[in-house]
Amino acid sequence: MIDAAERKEPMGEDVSLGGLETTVGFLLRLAQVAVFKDLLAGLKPFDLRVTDLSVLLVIEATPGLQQRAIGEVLRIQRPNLVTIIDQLEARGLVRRGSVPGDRRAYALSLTTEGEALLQKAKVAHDQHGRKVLDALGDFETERMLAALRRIAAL
Amino acid sequence: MIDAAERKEPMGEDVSLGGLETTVGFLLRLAQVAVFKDLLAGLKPFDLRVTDLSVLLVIEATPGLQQRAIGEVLRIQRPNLVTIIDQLEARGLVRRGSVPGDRRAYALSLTTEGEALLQKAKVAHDQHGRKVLDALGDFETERMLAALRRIAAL
DNA sequence: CTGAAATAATTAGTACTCATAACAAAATGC
DNA sequence: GCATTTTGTTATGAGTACTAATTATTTCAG
Repeated sequence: MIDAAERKEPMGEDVSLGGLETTVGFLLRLAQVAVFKDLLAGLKPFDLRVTDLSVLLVIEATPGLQQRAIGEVLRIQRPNLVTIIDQLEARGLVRRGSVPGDRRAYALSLTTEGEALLQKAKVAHDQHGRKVLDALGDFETERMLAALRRIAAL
Repeated sequence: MIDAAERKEPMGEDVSLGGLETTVGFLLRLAQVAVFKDLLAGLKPFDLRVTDLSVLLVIEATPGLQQRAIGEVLRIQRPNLVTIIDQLEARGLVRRGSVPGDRRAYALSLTTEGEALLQKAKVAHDQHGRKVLDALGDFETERMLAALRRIAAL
């Protein structure tokens, strides 16, 4: 009758993960899900998904960019980027301008409205970023970023 | 005409990420995708997805477990777990036994075949794990795991 | 300069993951 | 005994990501 108490809280915490708990990949997934969920919640007031924000940030950093270039740095497939830009354009946040020498490509830039929204979204993004860094504890972040980069390159 | 050379390799590497490159979340996503892709490739010979392996590992570690408990530790929704177990059971890797005191629940365990396959898959898993740890550099891993746990808890 | 190959964006269709709601059968608890 | 909870299930939808094929344009070889 020693372990009869287990039935009330049915193996709540003491279920073994079979070694998974000391695995980088498993914790990497949990951490990534948590981070994205937190950021998504912070971006809700602006009706932006995480991907939308990253696209806006890249366009702001390098205006006149073509869709292909964005897809490259953010690792988004070209077809998928089309609908993302479609939506941002429909909301008047992004403009598909023309590239001087190439009539196929679009030169992407933020509209005034897009710029304004991005500035507000950035505040939420920074706030979220600080929350993550707090969880890390300052000194770790540099090594953490370097480590993640090495893993991402695998 | 100074930057005419850019047209040949159109902004290949010098596109700014707008601060994203120093962001934990962004690198976390890249790292997680890379890790899962690598592990998935390693598991291909066994026709197992990453989730399948984790389920098998948990069942092996704690046989007699119920589906709900597995979903809890692995953060898989109950409805989604049903089809996963369905498939593993159909392949003869997992057995849905009966729980003594409860006629609703299933006591999950590995079949001999499932145990055999898991042992082989574990080799691939370990191999993949070493590759990840190599990218990390030994001393980092402990802090890395701790850091990821804190982030995952957010 | 003309035809072949390459490129930018797009369209369409597909697959996979993840989440929610509703349900039946069995167990629990007052 | 009857209301409530729990386990597994079904059905279904949202979201993301991937592939193949198409159009318009540009580049390049001869």
